[in-house]
Amino acid sequence: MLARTTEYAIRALVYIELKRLKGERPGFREIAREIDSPEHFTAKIMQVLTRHGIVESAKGRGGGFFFTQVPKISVYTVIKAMEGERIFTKCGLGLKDCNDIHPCPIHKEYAVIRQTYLDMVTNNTIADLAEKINNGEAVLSRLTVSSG
Amino acid sequence: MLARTTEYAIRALVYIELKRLKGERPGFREIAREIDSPEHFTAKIMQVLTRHGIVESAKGRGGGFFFTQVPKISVYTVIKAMEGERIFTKCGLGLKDCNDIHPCPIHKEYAVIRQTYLDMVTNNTIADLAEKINNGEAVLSRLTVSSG
DNA sequence: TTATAAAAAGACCTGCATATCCTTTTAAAA
DNA sequence: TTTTAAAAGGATATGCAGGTCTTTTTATAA
Repeated sequence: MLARTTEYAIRALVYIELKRLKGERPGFREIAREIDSPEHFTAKIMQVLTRHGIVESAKGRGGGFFFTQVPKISVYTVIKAMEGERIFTKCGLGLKDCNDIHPCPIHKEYAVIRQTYLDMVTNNTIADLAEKINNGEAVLSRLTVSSG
Repeated sequence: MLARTTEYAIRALVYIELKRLKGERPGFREIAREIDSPEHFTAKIMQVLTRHGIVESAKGRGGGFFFTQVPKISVYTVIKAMEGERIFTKCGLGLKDCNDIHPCPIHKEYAVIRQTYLDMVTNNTIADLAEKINNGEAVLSRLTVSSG
């Protein structure tokens, strides 16, 4: 569904929020280690997220990546920033001009599935995902609520 | 969602079924033209489908691709043949070991979406898709029920 | 029995997502 | 005021999905 880059981005942001709750600012090396992503590639992804204003960064000693407030940003916003919104509009069979008037044979059913996914990523914020982890309801790679 | 290759494959098979209903056997050039896919690449895809026994082929004059019976093969089977079933098991955030015991923060919601999709492709056969087109309920690229 | 028309096969090309490495800039601590 | 630690930036590498081209095999029709 999502590009790998986007998956890394979401996981990184959730990790940063978990650290914010502890008053810490992780760097890209720590993030990469904890969310199980390639170090340098993660640095690149953080640059993109920072340029989009999705997360803040500080250079130099004591620097790192951080949120200044609770990140109420939706997962959808992150997806849009990383890879655009084509996955939310694309035809299920790849037709160029599939629409309600000229639907492909799976148009309706696929539209429902896509909308459900869109709803999920729209209604879930990075803070929401982090909260589930803090509650012990979910995990994020090697990072569990107990391991931090 | 699907790899482009898989989209071409499904469209090609639906087209072949539409032609079977008229007693014809299209070649890869015709298929490519009608489903709007790259000619030579389509030939490669047809080779894969033939090797999997999903469709039959005949070499030489009067040859082409065809079904000997109504293709009751599910879209799921085609997907599995073309790209495997990873899309039906993969974690929504790319975690390696996401499961019901150690779920990622979107595990449950994503599982529902994935299952709905799996149901759809399992319950729909190539013949079903072709029928919708013959009924005028759907289209397949430039091929409509009226244009053929 | 040869010409023609088709799929099969194999080698190759291309662009992009993914990934790495090195240098530069910036900031803080010593 | 120098050292250290961090992100930013830029150049480059890599793997794979997607795509092309040419030759070979096979079948049919003339």
